[in-house]
Amino acid sequence: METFAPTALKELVVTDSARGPECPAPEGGGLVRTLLCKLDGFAPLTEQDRAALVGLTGYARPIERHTVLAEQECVVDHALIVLAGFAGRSKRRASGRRQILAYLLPGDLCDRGALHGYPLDHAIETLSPCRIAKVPRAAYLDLLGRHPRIALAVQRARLAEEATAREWVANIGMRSGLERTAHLLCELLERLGSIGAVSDGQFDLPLTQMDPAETLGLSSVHVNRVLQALRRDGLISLRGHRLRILAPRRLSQLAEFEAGYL
Amino acid sequence: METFAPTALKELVVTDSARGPECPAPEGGGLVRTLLCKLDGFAPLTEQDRAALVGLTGYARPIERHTVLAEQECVVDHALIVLAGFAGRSKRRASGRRQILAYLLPGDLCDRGALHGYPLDHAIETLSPCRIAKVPRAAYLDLLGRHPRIALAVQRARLAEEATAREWVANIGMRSGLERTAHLLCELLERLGSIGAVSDGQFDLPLTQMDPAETLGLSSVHVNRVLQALRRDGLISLRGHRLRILAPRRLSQLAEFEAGYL
DNA sequence: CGGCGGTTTGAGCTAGTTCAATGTCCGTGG
DNA sequence: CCACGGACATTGAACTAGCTCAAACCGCCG
Repeated sequence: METFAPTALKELVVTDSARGPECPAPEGGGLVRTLLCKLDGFAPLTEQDRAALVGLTGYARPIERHTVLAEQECVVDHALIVLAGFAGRSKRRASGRRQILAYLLPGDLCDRGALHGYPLDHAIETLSPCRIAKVPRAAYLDLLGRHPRIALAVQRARLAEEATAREWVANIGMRSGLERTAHLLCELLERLGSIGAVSDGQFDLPLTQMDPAETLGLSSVHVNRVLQALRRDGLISLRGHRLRILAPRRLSQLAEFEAGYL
Repeated sequence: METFAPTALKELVVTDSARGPECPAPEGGGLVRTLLCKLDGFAPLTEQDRAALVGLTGYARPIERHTVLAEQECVVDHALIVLAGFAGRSKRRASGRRQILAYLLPGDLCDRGALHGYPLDHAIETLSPCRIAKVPRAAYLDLLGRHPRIALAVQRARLAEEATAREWVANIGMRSGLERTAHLLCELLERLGSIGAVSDGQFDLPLTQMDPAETLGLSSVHVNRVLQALRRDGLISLRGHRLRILAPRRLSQLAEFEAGYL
C-alpha cells in the first residue's frame, strides 16, 4: 500500500516553491524532480534524458491560482508541464457550473496542444498557485525526437491518464459521496506519493472544498460534511490545506480503490 | 446538425447482420464499411488502405450478447474491431454494480491490448449481439506499419475516444438525469450518423434500459421515466429497439451537446 | 399456454441539494 | 495593535431528484 518514493522527501517543496513570483525557483532540478520521478517510473531514463528534462526548467514560470492556461476551443501550440501546484482540465456549462475532468499534478504534462493541432475540447487552468513550464511545440517535438525513452515514458503516462479518466467515470457513476471522496483521496495519495510529495501519509492539498466538489459532482456543502465524516471515523485528518491519511487501508477499502494502474 | 453520411444508407444493416452465428457475413465489405467510413473521416485513406482493412474481415466472428471479450486484469494480445452491434468497456464493483465506461460502436476499435502489453484496467464486453474482428497483435502491428494513414486515423480516433471519455465525466458529474440521457442520445446520433447507421433520425439501439442506466449512473427505473418524459415532450420516439430523434435541435439544447469533437 | 426478459407503474424513502446564516482565519490598512 | 473585509469552512433546515422495492404488465418464443 505504501508507495512512497524511495528518494529523500523534501517536505513542503510543492507549496513553498509555488508561492508566487517573488519566490525564486529553487536550486537546480528542485522542481523538475517531480517530472523526472514520474517519467522514470514509466520508462527508465538515461543521464542525457534527465539533463534534457532539466533543461526545460528554462520555460518554467510561476502562475497564479485560477489562471486559464488554455481556453476551450483554442488551438494551443505548446506543451504544458506542471512542476508545482495543482492544475486541472475542466469544462463549464452555460449555467456556470464547472466540472473538473482531471488533475494535473507536479510532474504531469499535457501535450495535446503541441502534438496535434486540434482545438481543445476543454479548458486547462490552475487550481492553486503553480509553477508551470510552457514548452513551445518545436522544442517539445525536438525533445521527443532526440529522446525515445522520454517519448515512451510520455506515451505510457498518457495511458495512465486515460485509465484515470475511466476511473473517474466509474467513481462518479457508481459510488456514493463518501466513497467518491475517499477514492479521490486515495488517488491523490498514490499519485503524489509517486513523485515523493507524500511524507508520513501527509500531503498538501492546495484546494478549496469547491474543487473536490466540482471534481466529484457533489455540492461543496456535501463535500464538507463528507470530510467531517472521514475525520470523525479517524480515516483522515485535515487542518488548513494539510491532509493526512490516517488509515490508508481502511480508506481504500471504503473506496474500493485499486492501486497500481497509476 | 445533420451529419448523416453521404453514402447510401443500408437501413438495419446493424441488426440483421449481427443477429447471430447462423447469419452469414454479408457480401464483400458490407460491414467493414463502418470501419472504412469512420477511419476515412479521420484521415483520408487510399485504395490500398481500404483493401487492407477489408482484408481484416477474415478475423470477424459473430459474438453473442453479454460476452466478455477481455477480462479486467488480463493481458490481451489482439486488437478488437467492432463491425456490428454494440460493445462497451465496463468496470464492476464488488457489490456487482456495473459502470459502462464507453461504447464501442461499429467501426470502433480497441487496440490497447495489441499495442502495449499492459493488463487491462477494465473489461470489454458485448452489449448486444455483435460481429467483431479479433486481429492478432502481429497482424495489427503489420497493418499499422504498412499503412501510415491508417495509423494516423487510428491515433486520431483515440483522441476522439479520450474526448468522449471526458465528455462522459462531465455528463455524469454535472447534468441531471434528463440532461444526461439526452446527451447520450445526441452522442449516439452523432457517432452512428458518422458511420451511416442513422436514417432519417432513426437508428437501432440494441440495448436494455439497464445499459443506459449503467452508463449514466442512474437506476433503470429512472431511465425509464426519463425516456417517457422525452417521448412526452416529443423529443424522441422509441418502439422496441428502434429509436427516432424527433427534435435533434431541442434535444441537443437540452443536453448542451457540443457537436463536432466526435 | 406458460414463462422469461424486459418495461412500466406506484409508493415510500434517502442521499444529496439549495439557500442562507454564522463562524473562522488571515491579510491589509489605519 | 486593532478593526475591517474577503475568502472559505461550517451549520441548519427545507426541499427534491433519484433510489429501492415490489407489483403488474407486455411481447415474444418455445
